[in-house]
Amino acid sequence: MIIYFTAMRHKDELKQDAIIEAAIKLVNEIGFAASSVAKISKEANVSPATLYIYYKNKEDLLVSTYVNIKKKLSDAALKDFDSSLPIRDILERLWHNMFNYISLHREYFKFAEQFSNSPYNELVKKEEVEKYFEPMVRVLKKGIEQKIIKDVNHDILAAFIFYPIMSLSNSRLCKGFDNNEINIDTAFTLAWDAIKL
Amino acid sequence: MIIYFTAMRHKDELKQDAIIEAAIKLVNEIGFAASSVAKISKEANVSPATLYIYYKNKEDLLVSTYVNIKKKLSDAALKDFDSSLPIRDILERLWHNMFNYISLHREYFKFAEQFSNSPYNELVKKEEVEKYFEPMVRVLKKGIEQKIIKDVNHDILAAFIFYPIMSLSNSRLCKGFDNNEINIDTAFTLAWDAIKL
Amino acid sequence: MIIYFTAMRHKDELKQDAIIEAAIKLVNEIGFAASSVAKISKEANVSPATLYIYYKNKEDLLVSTYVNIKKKLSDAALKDFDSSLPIRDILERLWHNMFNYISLHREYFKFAEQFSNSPYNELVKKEEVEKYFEPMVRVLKKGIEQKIIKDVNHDILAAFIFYPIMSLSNSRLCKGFDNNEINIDTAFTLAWDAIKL
Amino acid sequence: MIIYFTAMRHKDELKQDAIIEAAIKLVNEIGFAASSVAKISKEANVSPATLYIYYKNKEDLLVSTYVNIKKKLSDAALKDFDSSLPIRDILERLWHNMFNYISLHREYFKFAEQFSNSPYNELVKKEEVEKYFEPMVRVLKKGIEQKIIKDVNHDILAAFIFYPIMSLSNSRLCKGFDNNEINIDTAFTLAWDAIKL
DNA sequence: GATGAATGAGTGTTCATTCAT
DNA sequence: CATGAATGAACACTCATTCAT
Repeated sequence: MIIYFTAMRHKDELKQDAIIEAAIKLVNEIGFAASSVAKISKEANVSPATLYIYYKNKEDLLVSTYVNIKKKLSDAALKDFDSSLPIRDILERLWHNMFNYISLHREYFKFAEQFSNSPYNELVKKEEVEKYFEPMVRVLKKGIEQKIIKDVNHDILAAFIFYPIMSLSNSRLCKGFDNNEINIDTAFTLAWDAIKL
Repeated sequence: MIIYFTAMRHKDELKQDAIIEAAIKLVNEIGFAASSVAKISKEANVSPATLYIYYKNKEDLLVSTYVNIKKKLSDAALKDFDSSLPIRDILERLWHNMFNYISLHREYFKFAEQFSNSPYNELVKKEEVEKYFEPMVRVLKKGIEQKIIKDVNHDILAAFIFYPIMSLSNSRLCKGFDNNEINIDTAFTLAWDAIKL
Repeated sequence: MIIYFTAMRHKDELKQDAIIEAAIKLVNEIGFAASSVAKISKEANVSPATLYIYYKNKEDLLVSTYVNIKKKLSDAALKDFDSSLPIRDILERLWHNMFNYISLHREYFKFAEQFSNSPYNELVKKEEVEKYFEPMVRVLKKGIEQKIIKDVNHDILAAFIFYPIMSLSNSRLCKGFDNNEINIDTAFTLAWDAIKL
Repeated sequence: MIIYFTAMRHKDELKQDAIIEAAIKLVNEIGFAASSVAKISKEANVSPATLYIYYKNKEDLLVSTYVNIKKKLSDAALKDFDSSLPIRDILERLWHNMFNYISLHREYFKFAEQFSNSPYNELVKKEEVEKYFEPMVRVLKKGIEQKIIKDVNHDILAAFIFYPIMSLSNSRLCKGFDNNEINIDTAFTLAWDAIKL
């Protein structure tokens, strides 16, 4: 039987968090290639060796960080999820939640973008991430059944209802897009027009 | 036409091409971070030193390759560009051209995705790339003036008329999307519904 | 005394010494230009990476080594320094001490000669080296005040009382000079005749 | 039979000179180690390959340059050499000639200092250089025979009559020494006092 | 658990030299 | 004679990881 003293557990998690935050910060600032274990551990104020207590290796750290971010994003998106609302309202709420979360955590999102466009992405167990977004998929399916949403391939729907969020949130791509409520509303209108029957 | 007045060996375009292709191939297979100069030059069957005859450094090689790809993509998109056609037809043709080009040159596109999500992207002179896509921007503007297209921020329009192409072409993201004519047509319908008034 | 509060491996002074000795040996044998980090670390039986634990970079290693040698030389020269002796005796003792030290540590001296004639020399903080030789400067000044030594520019005096030691000790230059007591005495007579009033 | 048209010969020598001057300049500015063939040839405005027409290899270039400089220095020193003058006057004239030449050609001298303190120096055929300084040696010998100069080892005499010139001319060592006629005269007095009987 | 020392293998880049023209 | 292209080997330096403490 293992007994954790609160203080110890606390300390551990602080360190683990520090490492993750350091990784995200560095990847965003200097990129994947340049973010070495030495630099990450220095940024987190721990020894390189310490990093290997919490993660099997560098790959493990990066993949964990990514999954972590994805989970947080889905949590935020599904906050106040209410399947009894009209489909459009559900999606609008999701849309706003995601925008809010992303704009509050740009650095998480930038990391995820880099990660998901690198071969590291192949190392993520797909189901583990997809399960977080399961409820959204179900909404779309219901919409199709109710003849409210176009009956087209799921990826196509996603490309118009979720992916534009990424695109618009990406400051690299959209320097001219001001991330305010009105613009976000406007954008949702387009998204809805795209998928609605 | 190049005229050499003095005797010397000429730069070998085959070699330069081999280096670019090697870079693209490797970045796609093992990722940006792992694509070292040594590996790229080995893949291209040249000495690492040779690479530095054609490019100032690694960064220069990668940026050049990216700009090159972007140019080719815009050339392909604007093939048969005819501003006298109806707006919808112009965009539909652009849409198909881009899909065709991307599906024929997945490697180019995958490279570009990785590149544009890495810090290397900041090194690209934005105007140099944007000028290629100038004609498309003008079409959208005309559509707005003619009250055919919604009068919203340009970035929002782009997020629904261009960015979904990227998303749908990205096999990492859309494993379930079959890149055939029918699907592409369907997707365009959604895009058009999104932006049309 | 160093107290370590946390568990860790200590820096190994033996290793640091081995690196310095290897650098000196190699610079003497194959010259500054050819003494690469790889060769130095191999000679010292450590990994090239280890060298960078002890020194910021190659330059740091070489400069540190040089300053180190200069310090040792001045320590040796000033051994038994007694300002109450007659000026001539003080200088004679300095002269002998330096000759003795140099002839016992030819490698150090040869390294210093190469170093001080290379652009690396500009990287040495001048005061750091000059402070070691401060007492000798004071002796010359006192000699001038007492009308025992010619009242001429300090550099000129140094060129006759210190620099000939370098010249005579340099086996490259003086293959015919046997470094024995009689010769050293003789040489000092000339030095003294040069500077005395 | 080979016929050289004047123009051709001229051109050759210009190039050869340009290479030597470039080598000297670069060695002085960035040091022996950093002076690569590529940089030297670029500085001389020729192709790296051209350098190998005039010199067997890099070593050959550097050694030739050094011997060249030494020859020029001895030519300058022995200008107006008149063995019928009193010994002191001969040496004084030599002394002034050398100082003048060195102060007019600091860069040659700096190169020579670096070179002679590097292992490259071993590659110089000693006789080739020493023969240039033969007349000076003969003067010293005559002085000893005539009981004007101390009868001590030749290297010791050289260390006081020639080497101080190097020391005083070396701006790295003697920042406080102003290279004017009065100072040079003063310095010669010390040199003469050192060696005279 | 946590550390800084230690490292072989690798990084991007430049080297001295040769080659075809 | 003169060139710029071409290169394997070397350069200074950093990497991800392991080790003893």
